[in-house]
Amino acid sequence: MSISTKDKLAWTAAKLFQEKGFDGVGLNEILAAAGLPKGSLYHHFPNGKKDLALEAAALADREMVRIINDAFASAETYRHGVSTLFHKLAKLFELLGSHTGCPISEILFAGPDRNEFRTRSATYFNGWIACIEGHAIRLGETEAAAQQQAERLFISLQGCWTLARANEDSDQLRRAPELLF
Amino acid sequence: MSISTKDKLAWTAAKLFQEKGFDGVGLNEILAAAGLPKGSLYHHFPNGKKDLALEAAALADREMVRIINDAFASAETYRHGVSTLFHKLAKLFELLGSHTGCPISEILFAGPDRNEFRTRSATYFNGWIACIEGHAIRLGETEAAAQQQAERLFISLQGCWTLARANEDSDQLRRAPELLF
Amino acid sequence: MSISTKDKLAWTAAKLFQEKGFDGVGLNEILAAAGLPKGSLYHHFPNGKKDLALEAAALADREMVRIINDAFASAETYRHGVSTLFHKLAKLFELLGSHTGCPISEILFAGPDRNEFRTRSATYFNGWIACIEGHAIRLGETEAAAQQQAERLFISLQGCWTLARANEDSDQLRRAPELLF
Amino acid sequence: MSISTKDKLAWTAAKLFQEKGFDGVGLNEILAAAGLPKGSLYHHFPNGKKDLALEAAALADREMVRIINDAFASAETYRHGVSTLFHKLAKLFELLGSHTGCPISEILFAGPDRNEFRTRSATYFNGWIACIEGHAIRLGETEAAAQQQAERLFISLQGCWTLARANEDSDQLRRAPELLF
DNA sequence: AATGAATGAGCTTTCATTCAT
DNA sequence: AATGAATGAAAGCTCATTCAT
Repeated sequence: MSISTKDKLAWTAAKLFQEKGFDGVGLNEILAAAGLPKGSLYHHFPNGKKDLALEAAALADREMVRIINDAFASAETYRHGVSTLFHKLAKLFELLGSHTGCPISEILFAGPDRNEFRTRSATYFNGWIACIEGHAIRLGETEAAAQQQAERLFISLQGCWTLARANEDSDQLRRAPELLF
Repeated sequence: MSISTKDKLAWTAAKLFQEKGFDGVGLNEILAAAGLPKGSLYHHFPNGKKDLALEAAALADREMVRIINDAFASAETYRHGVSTLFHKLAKLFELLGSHTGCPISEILFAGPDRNEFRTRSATYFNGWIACIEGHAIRLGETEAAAQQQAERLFISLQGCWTLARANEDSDQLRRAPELLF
Repeated sequence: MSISTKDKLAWTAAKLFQEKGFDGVGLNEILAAAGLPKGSLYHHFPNGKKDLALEAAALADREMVRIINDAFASAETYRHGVSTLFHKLAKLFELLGSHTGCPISEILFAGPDRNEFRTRSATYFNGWIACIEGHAIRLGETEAAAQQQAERLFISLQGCWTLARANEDSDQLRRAPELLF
Repeated sequence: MSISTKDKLAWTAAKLFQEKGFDGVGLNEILAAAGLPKGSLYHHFPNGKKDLALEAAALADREMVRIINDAFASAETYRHGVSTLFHKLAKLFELLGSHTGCPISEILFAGPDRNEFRTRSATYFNGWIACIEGHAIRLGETEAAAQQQAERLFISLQGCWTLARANEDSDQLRRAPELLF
């Protein structure tokens, strides 16, 4: 079973947006990278670039939630989960090329409908935090502590990613657990 | 003595780039916001948008260093300086409009000369860290601890700002000291 | 069946380039003359003005070869062919407006890729000479003489056209056979 | 005694126009090549590019007349003068870089006042022919023959130069005497 | 569902020229 | 006489989108 045209478009878009931002990538570039003809976008994404961006962001969100769950699923302590997560992200960062950014930020902090996009970024980010919080509770933290720890992890993750990107150095992510937790 | 045309351009550009990113702002928009005619850009910035962006980033960097120094100048302990800094940034964030991003990231993680731009972002970011480190040492931290603390502060600052932006809530920055330090 | 958009563009461009040279004609002017909207160029000529110029030059080359062949096809002697050719060119010169130049020179001695363009002009010019040479041989000249005669004809043709253009006088072309052959 | 600013401008312009044509060279490029500041053009050439082009063409015309006179001054026969002239031009062509064109054509077949420019090109070209004619008569040709020979030489010269330019081969000029005379 | 053509607004940049000093 | 600043029209080109088939 081959990947659908729609998915191919969304994945290609996600990758490119992550590298250059929503406004830094043109539809032509996406179509070319996906190897699809010019007219084939508006069938799958009637509202054009906006829809494509939202779908790409949704994809990236699901991927991120999956990574978080993977990291904590096999963890015996919260601290272990944190460590695993950062190492997974460091690998992902290297795989994507060490100049990529957070897909959600790169896509949803721009765009023509700024408010709608930003609101969605908050939804995704808070979803990640809630997800982490769940794992923290499961691993024995109190509710109050779990909430704080989750937010703290999200913040560290974003900040480290930014520094890793500037320095093009995935170790910024690997060193995070001992630096911040 | 009035502000020079070149400075007016750079400041206007810095503000707009911070809101919408390098690729999200057109030169027309910048010129219009600065109240300047179309032709007046390339006299002061011969390489056009690129030069303008670099100058805007330099401006933003100097401003940030100034804010850091201000925050720590009157602090009795490192922890006090951290607290003051986050409160200053929260106010700045509100002043700029709660949807703006880090000017360095927004400008220097994009652009036509990706590598050159990114390298410069590293220089600025590491400059901030070094600046914080200096204050930490001055306020009694050991060198090893100071270096870690400074990096930790930078990471927190970037991460909090991102979350504040998504939620359009400057309190994310105000709550950072107790959450992370 | 109507002429294609691509052909219309190329023909219009050829005509205008011939009058004002590659750098003397803007794309707006070509589009307007062809009665086409602004965006319709890059679909057919992805590399823009460069591609359009190369296509226009190719068109002009084919036209010139056709004229040469026509002139010599019905000629009983080489000398007759020469005479017919100059008369045909004089008429063409009048038809185009007596201020036009050699399309190949006007297009291919300029342009952003100077070397590539100039190389192509050599190909076309030497093609004309080879074409004339073939007719000369067919009409009884020895190979050595034919080669010289062909080059001589090309040179005369270019020189006369230049003088005709300066004086805006097609008779410069009509008088060439007796003056030079 | 150093060359005047005005002359430096005109010579620089002549050289650049010859390479890229009137419309292919911008005033900025000329000023930069001449090492002169931006504002210094309109003092010497109140009508701007037009005046500069006319002066450059006048310069080139005088230079060409000088070369013709030099070639024939020491010639014992008209045929010798022709040969010397072509060899001088071949050297000049190499010196200028084998991609330059006739300065008069390159400057005066373009420009905003097309008619005025073209008329002047005719004046210059016919001046060259008259000049050659004078030498032909002095060297023993009849008046009728001299007029024809002069025009023939001019035509050959223009045609050969064009072919030499396309092939980037100064030998096209050197071979002209035996080919055409 | 799919697609090459068409579209015009907008992009960054360069242009020749004018102005104020 | 000399010059850096200013100017807006126009340059070539890319954009996201719509259309006709």
